[in-house]
Amino acid sequence: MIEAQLLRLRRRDVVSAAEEAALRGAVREVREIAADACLVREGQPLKDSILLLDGWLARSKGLANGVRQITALHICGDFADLHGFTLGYLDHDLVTVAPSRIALVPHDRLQAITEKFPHLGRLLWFTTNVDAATHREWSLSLGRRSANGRIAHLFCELFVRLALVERTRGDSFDFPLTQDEISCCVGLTSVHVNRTLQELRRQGLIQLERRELTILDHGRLRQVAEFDPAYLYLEKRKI
Amino acid sequence: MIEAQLLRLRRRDVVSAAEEAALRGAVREVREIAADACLVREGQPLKDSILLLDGWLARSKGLANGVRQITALHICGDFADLHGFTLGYLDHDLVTVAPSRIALVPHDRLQAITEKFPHLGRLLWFTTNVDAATHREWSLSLGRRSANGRIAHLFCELFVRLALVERTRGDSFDFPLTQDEISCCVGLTSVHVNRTLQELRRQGLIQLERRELTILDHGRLRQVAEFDPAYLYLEKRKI
DNA sequence: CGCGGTGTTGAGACCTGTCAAGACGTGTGG
DNA sequence: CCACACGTCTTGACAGGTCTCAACACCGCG
Repeated sequence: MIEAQLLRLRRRDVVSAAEEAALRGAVREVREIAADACLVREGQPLKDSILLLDGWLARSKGLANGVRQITALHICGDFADLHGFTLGYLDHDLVTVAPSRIALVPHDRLQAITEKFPHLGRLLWFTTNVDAATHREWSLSLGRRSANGRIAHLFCELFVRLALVERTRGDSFDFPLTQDEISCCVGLTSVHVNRTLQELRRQGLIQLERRELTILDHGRLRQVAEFDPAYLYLEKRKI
Repeated sequence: MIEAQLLRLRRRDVVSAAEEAALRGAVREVREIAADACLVREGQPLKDSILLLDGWLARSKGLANGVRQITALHICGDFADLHGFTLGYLDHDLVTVAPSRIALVPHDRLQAITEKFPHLGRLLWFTTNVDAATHREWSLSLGRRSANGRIAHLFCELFVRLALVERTRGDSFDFPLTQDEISCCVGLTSVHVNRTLQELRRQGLIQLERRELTILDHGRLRQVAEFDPAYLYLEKRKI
């Protein structure tokens, strides 16, 4: 059930049988959620964190004029609002961008993990730090990359992350986001995203139709994006 | 010595005498560093984390064409690269933007804290999560706020954070960044930052000269910025 | 006193946004 | 099965914010 999460953790460090049991035992409940639902609203007091078993979630922040910015995307295996454990409430909405299956993990069980399984606690801390590193890479995109680069970079990142949890098929993967949602990730308008996608297609870098994305030329796409997966911290380590 | 860090933690939660002693005992060495030095280079393996006792640091990422993006600013009391503890290396450079005094905290002593003082460990985890929340707010700026809004928001944030560690004088504080460095924070060019600053001055919102920033009208500056300090998690809590 | 970094200003180019309309496609109800 | 409606994608014309390039002013410091 939480196999993808374990897969992700075990790519980075050893997870003992006892730690695995603690993590499995921490799940309180599993739920299915439709697309375009709001799981957690900004500021709402929290007692659980959400582990994404399948589907896509987004962290979304808005401005008064209604314009939104997606600050992170979550895929299967991600602990979508683990930071809510120490923060107590979120500074963003947590919404589904595709039908999803989630597991609820009570904060008191997370606290128990930090007390009884400090190594597992550090590993969870590590994952929130990777989230932050990803935020920084997105900041670099938003602040300095061209429209082409931003979208190319998003696609490169998602390919690597999905491959990590075995959700790619060759050079393709399911990609549920509308062009409007992409625009909220990369800080552009949907009209400009549309034109940029056409440009990437024209250059033979990607194919995107019927919610399936295919990367036709990884090398050149990474070049356009200046993509370097170091910020995803994929190596084995001892935390 | 680490008084500012303790001040910051105690505004959020109780820190026991034993925890305070553990934190003080974790410092290995104190150093003075000049401005515009590189403390940690991207990718460099780390054995210590840096606690900023005084001065200003920046997390800086670059693209191939030399353009840079500052993804975070650190002031006195900040644990500038605490995330390096679980990550092992940084995805960005850590540089001084003003003369600074830093304390080095070995990672093995941080690990010991997570084992012997789990509550203090969670509190440190909390601070990295606030860093991440700040990244998200910057993403919102970079992606969706106007030039005026971005710079106004930066000033509002810094005022609140500096006030927390008692580094403001009335409505003023020392602000060492050049316009070029501001431009690297807000994802604009220094020319445009110059024009935007003039606009903010013309509107009577701020004064900025001789490296001192004065906020002349907090209400209107916050309005321009759409600033809401909730993302800084300033309330008392029990972690 | 001169130098280098920083701040300021102007003109023009360019990227991205805005507004608006129409095409496409898929699901629903008649 | 068809008609319709709604969301999404696409396209065009134009506006506007930001960038680029360049020159000059200012100022602290050696």
